[in-house]
Formats: sequence, structure tokens, C-alpha cells
Amino acid sequence: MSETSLPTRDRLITTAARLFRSQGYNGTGMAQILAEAKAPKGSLYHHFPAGKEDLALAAADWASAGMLQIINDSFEPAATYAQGAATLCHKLARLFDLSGGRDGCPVASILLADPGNRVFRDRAAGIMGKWTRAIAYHAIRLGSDEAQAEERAENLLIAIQGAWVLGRARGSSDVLRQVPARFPG
Amino acid sequence: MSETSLPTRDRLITTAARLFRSQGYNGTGMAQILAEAKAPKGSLYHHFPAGKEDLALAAADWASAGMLQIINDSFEPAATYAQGAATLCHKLARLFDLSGGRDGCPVASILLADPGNRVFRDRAAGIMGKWTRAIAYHAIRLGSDEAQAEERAENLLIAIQGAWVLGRARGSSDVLRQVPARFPG
DNA sequence: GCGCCTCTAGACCGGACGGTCCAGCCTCTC
DNA sequence: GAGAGGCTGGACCGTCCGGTCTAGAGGCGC
Repeated sequence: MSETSLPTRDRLITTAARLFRSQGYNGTGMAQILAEAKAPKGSLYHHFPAGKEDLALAAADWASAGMLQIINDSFEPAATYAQGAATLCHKLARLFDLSGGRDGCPVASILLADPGNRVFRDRAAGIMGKWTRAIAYHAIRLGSDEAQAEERAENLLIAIQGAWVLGRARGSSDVLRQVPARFPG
Repeated sequence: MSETSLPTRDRLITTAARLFRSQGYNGTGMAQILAEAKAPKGSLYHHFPAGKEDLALAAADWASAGMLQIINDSFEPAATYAQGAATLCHKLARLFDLSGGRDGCPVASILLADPGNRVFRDRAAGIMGKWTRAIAYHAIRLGSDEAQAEERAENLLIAIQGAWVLGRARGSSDVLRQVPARFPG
């Protein structure tokens, strides 16, 4: 965990993102976040006045940025859309394994715990929209027309989300690895 | 809620299943389940000695039986696999709308809150395996060979799970309704 | 040195959490 | 009618929850 050397605020965000992702928003207490981030309570409420919800939104945004990075890293060197999609699934499968076969979608686990929370839900929809647009952008760049690009991007995101759920249940990244073969569209 | 007239034990199971599904396992307190099921604490710990975990497993099993029923109801009258799959997605979309656009996979929301819990995770994997086998059974009945049936069933389950996640974020059943068109395989 | 402001440190709070316990009711059996 | 056992009702418990508050440490410009 190179989290250790970061400034307090970033340490809180990355630690919260990691814990929320594997234990869920409601399953993770502030005390644990504070302890693992080695930060006192005062600092947390200084940086995130609205408390847990503030921190969760920041953690989700941070996780989303990481996901966008992975999407771009996967598609940029790709010669075809299919190749980029395959690389993306492969990278996500590796990260899944690194988490001990536990971590699914970072945004879903943080922001979709209680869909009654409109702020969380809207943010989740916004973030996933960004992901779709990022994938669609590369699809167009790699030869798809606009309509097909949008469809491909959405299909890929649905498949990845489904694979994350099944993969968590089975504790295996196989589902994620099979996505490109199962859904070549 | 026709839950009201059921015997206490069943009232607890159905109420717990409903609340866990929309608020998550960790987001739902025993007090709320007890209040909405109109049952006293003593009864709960009489019927489910191990408490919340016991109740969650029973609720997941009950929800799984409901899902199997929907799968069978969808595929039995179908003339082709594609038709059965379309009916299934349509039925799930209707239920999704009835929940106010909130409820995703009942089993995932109950048993996958913390994948560190092996009992929960194994049960989730077992239940989803049942669903896959049920779908595959109908695929074979409707003309698929065994290998294709298994692949089709798994594909459909992945797509539905993904659509549940995206649908929750957007508060819309559209994703679920589009699954048959997006993933005809 | 001084005042200022950001950030740290942790004691403290009320309430909600899951769980225990037991007295008593109701029904079923003899 | 007596006794037994399944079930109910709810008081009660220790723990952990997210959040507040205040005292002061540390770096900055002047």
C-alpha cells in the first residue's frame, strides 16, 4: 500500500475507495477507514465536512478516474475495437484477481448500496455514462460509425458489470476473461 | 403487501427479502424488518437462532425460488429460446419498475454485500448455478445442443446481471428490456 | 516575536445496531 | 382440567455507529 506516503486527504480517499469497494458502503465503518488511513477523526471532518457521504463521492470520483485510465490504456494501443475490448477485460480480470477475487465495480459498490439516495444514484449514472462515452470514443476512432459505437460501448459495459457480479459470487475472474469471446459484438 | 396474513416465519422471510433487496444487507436493520413484518424480536430469534445471517440465507433461498418460477414461466410457453429469453427479460423489467426502479438481483444484494463471508458467497454461487441450469434446460428443450445451451444460459445471466446494475444506476428498466435485442446469442 | 490559519488529535455524544433473556400466552394432548 | 411446548412480547445489554467539539501543533507572512 503506497497509500502511506500520500497527504491525509488523499490517503482517506484511496483507503475509503478500497474498503467501500470490497465491503460495500454500509459495510464499512468510519473507524476502520480512519485506522487504515492512519488519520484522526478531526482531519476527516475537516476535509469532508458532510462526513461519510462526502468521502464516498470523492472515493467514487477517484475510482472512476482510475477506470477511465484503464479504458484509455486498453484501447489506445489497440488496432481494432475487439482487441481493445479484450485488453480491457483482461486488465480488469487481473485487478480482480489482485483483490483476492472480491472487488466488483467500484462505483456500484459505493453508490448503489441504497438506490433511494438520489445524489449517489445520479452520480453513479453520470460516472457510468462517462465510461460508456470513453469506450464509444475509441470505437469510433477504430472504425465504428456513431450508432454502432454507442451500442458496442453499452454492450461492453453491461457485460463487464454482469461479469463482475458473477465473478464475485464464484470468486473467479474467469467470467471477466470470457467476456470478449462471449460478446464479440 | 399480502405479507400481512402469512405466518410469522414467512412474513419475516418475505419482508427481509424485500428490504434486503432494495437497501442491501448491511443497509437494513433488524428493527426495520421486525417493524414491517409486525413481529416481535423473540419470534425472530426463535425461528432463526443464528439471527440476521440465518434470516438472510432463508430470504435468499425464497427469492431464488421466485426467480426459478419466473424463468420457468417465461420459457415454458415459448416456441424458441429467443422468445423465452425475451419474455424473461420483459417480466424482470416489469418487476423492476414495480419496485420503483430500485431492485436489482435479490441474491446479489443479500449475499454479495461482503464477499469475505464464505457461506454467503458459496450460497450465491450455488443459487446462480441453479438459475443457469434452469435456463440451459429450456435451451436444450428448445433445440440447442448441450454446449450451446450452457453458453446461452450463462450469457443471458451475465447480461441480466449487468442490466440490473446499469438499470439501478439510471432508475430505468430500459436496459433490461434491451437485453434480448443487444445479446441475441 | 506575533497573529493567523490550516490541519491534527482524540475525548465525547446520542442513538442505532445485533443479540439475549425470560415471563407468559395459547394451543394441543392426555 | 392439567401439563407441556411452541411461540410471542418486549425489556434489556454491550458494542459500534456516524458525527461534534475543542484544544493545540505547525507553518506562514509580517
